[in-house]
Amino acid sequence: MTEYEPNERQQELIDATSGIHVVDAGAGTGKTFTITRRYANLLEQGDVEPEDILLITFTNNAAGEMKERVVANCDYSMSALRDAPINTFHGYCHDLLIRHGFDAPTRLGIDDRITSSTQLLENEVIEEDRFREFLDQFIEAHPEYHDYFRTLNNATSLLDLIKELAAKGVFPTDEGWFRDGESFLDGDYEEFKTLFDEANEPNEGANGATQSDLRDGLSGFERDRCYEPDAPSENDLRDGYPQIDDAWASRAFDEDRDNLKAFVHDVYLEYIAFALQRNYLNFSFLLMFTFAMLCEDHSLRESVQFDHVLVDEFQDTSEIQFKLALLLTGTDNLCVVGDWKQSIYGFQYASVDNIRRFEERLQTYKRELNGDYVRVDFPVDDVNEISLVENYRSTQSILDFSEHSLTLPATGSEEIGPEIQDDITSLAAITEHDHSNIEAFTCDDEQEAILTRIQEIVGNREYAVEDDGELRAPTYDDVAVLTRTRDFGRELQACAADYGIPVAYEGGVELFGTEQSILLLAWLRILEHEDSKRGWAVVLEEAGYTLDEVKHVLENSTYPTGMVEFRDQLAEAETIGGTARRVFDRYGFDDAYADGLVSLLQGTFDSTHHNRGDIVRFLERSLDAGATHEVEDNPGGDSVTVQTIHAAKGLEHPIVIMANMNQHRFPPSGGGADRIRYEETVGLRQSKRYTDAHGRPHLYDNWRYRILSKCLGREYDEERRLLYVAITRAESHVLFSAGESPSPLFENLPLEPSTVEPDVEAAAVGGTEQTQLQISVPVPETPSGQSPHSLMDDRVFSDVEDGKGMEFGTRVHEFAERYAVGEAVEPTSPDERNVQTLLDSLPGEFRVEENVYLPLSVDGQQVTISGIVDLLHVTDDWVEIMDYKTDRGRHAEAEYRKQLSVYYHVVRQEYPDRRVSTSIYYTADGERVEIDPLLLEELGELVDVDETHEERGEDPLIR
DNA sequence: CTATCGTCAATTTTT
DNA sequence: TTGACGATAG
Repeated sequence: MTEYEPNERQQELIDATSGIHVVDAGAGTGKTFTITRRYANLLEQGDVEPEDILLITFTNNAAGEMKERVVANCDYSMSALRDAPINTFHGYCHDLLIRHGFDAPTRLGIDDRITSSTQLLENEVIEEDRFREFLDQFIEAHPEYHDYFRTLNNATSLLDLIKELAAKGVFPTDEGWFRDGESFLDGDYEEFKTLFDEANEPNEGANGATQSDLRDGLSGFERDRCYEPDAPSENDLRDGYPQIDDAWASRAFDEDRDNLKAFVHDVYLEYIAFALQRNYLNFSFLLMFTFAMLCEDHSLRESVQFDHVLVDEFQDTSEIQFKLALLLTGTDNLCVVGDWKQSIYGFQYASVDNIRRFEERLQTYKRELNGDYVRVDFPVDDVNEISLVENYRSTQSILDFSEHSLTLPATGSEEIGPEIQDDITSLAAITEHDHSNIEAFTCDDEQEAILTRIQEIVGNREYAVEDDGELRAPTYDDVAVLTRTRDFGRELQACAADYGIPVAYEGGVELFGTEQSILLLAWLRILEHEDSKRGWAVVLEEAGYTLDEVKHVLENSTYPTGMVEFRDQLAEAETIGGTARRVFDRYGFDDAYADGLVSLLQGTFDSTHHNRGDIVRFLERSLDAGATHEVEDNPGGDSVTVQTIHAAKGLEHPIVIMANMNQHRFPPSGGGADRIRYEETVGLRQSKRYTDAHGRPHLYDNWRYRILSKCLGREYDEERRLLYVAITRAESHVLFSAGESPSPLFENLPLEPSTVEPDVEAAAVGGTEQTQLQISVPVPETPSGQSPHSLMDDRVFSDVEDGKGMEFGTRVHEFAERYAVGEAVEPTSPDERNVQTLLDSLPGEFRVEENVYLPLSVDGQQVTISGIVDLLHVTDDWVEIMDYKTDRGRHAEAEYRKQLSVYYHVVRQEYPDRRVSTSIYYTADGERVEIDPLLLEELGELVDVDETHEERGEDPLIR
């Protein structure tokens, strides 16, 4: 947002220097601009200093940006604001605990202290490891809880439960639960009854009432299930029609959960103690301890309270954060800013009602907090609402259209109540243009369809974008493809790379699944000895050993000398960073993934206790958990952005393609299978119970839970908001795309989808296919006589190959082969057109994809080198060997020369009376380069068959 | 309209 | 392990 004069509503907020304000700041309404202006204005009030204003942001980045923009707007310098409380909740709580909170654990009755050396454990995977460790000893110590452990399917579901409870403000103490925490665990029957009645409401059929959703949902109540003996039969339960009997509401809700609560309590409390003992805190405990401290220490609370509190992105705050904000607010100068329509972090315990029902919650929380002592010492009944409605980003058509997304049914049967519509504050576009195309398209091959559409859009004035008020034709840079799930974006990126379409994936990458990480893990395992065979298997396979050979090497522990030498070198590296670097250097990895891994590992494992076993476990678990990590991998230049909707939040793009709106994908299917879970209205529940009812111990299904869960149903509101966020990223045009089976969200869009014929033009970017040249040496001791190995030095390809070009290269080769044998194929890329031109210009006959074998005698060993010739062009007196290369550069020519020399000698034997020549045909620019072949003896010298290889079955190499 | 079965695929990510 | 959906038979 450029620093223009504020509009009327913005000015109102800037001038509102006192009182309670809830700001509905819709997408693109200049929220940050207004907040920073307001902050600057507060400072101009004379008696207000930066330390009097708490400004809370969602991310650290946002905090930094706020500071910069405040500096630009007021007389304070960056250094003067360095210590100003402009921070995230976590950041601020961390500071507070360090300053005042060493004895905070005693507030929960825990006899331990936070110290200045207590670490914040940021990495989830490592925390899960610690939690497992904790749980193992907890199980040992608590045989009375064994039945609960038998119901768990994984340990981390308990950790998640703890974090969820912490986010809702439910903490354990040595004597029970902190303040009124226990009431949360019990749930709220009245609230539940409302949901029950709603689900049990009869539906309207053509002639009269039909059964309620609840009755319908409970059909098959007993199918594939085993309940305890007190469960009703399906006939009992569904006796009534069209509704089930009201009495089932309380019968299902009332359950003796004292033991369950005790179990969760003890795990929770002892885990907190365990963490303190191990000198760490997680993010949840940071807020928990701060809250407990501020609640109980009245003088401290009063001493740290602020005159002004300003919370940004309020739709992403959790309940504990709302309460923290109240405890930190000393006067009634509280301002929260956000947009409920963009609340998409529910899975991180954000509570959209914090902003949607702000006033209601404010009063409830004040009552709760003031139950035994006046903690919130200001009136909360005068709340001023300000709506920012002028949108500086999108056209009016897009803004109007975006509202549909919030009321689209997300399943075939879902119905949406009208109350959503009433909560929407419509936005007004500022731009004078309204040239938007809003389209939907489908195609069975969605990836290709999207790429086709992108090519149609780029350079097309029909899709003009606004630039400084003027319209111009779009470039790749203007297009963003947004997806609900990460995997689709990654696939699209790979697909685009095949066609050479410039695409930049932005956001978290599964760093631990990369080849880099897997090889590093393998070498670390080799160093660790414990799992060294698994490591060797990976390393050997990577080097081109066949499965049989790998088996042979592992059985006899006859590892190749070169590799053993490397292992010994590697063992000398002192830090994990150094180890990783050496591994990556060996394989020629010099990319963003390698860098990302090095910095992540260095940051996670300090060099002081560099324990390789820990690191191996960390890599294994991270791979397992599919952990992601942000990697700087922007190719730069003009390229399409691909990212998840979450990653796109807060950003804007001239053209947005909302992709992958398919069944099970958006909204995604499936949900938590956690056996012990917490739900707002019904409290703490377990879906299965381990008991010995029916005379035999078994994991029985909990019939009450089954009824309750049918009443809770699944919420799709957040999915709709995600779609809303995606649409409102767009400045000029929005397109929606789906594949074979579009989701209801797509089908219900008020648009007529078109069908796209995929027709992607390949851009002229080539890669290198792996050479086909192989060499085999009869090795007496290996079970299989044949052992194919790569002959050439792969490292020369590493900088051009990097996984992208291979498929493209294969495609060009395939085209060439089929065209040469006279099939009716059309070229689909400039490279293929060049091949066509070449073949058309050659007068002779073609032989394609010929296998050749060249027996050589080296050091008394019989060696056979084999390979595949792309093209033999045969005339009466001349045979030309042609090899297609899709590289753009020429740097690998020396390696190719070896390959072509092998072909040369084979072909010469076959055509002794004709002239034989060899050349490389570079398909990218159509250049034919003749190659002078090596002599047979020279080739022989390159093949290295010494005794070690013979014994150990290692690659013979051409050096 | 209702009952029942088989099939399909299963997130998002900051602190 | 779950829920949504389609097919199919009453």
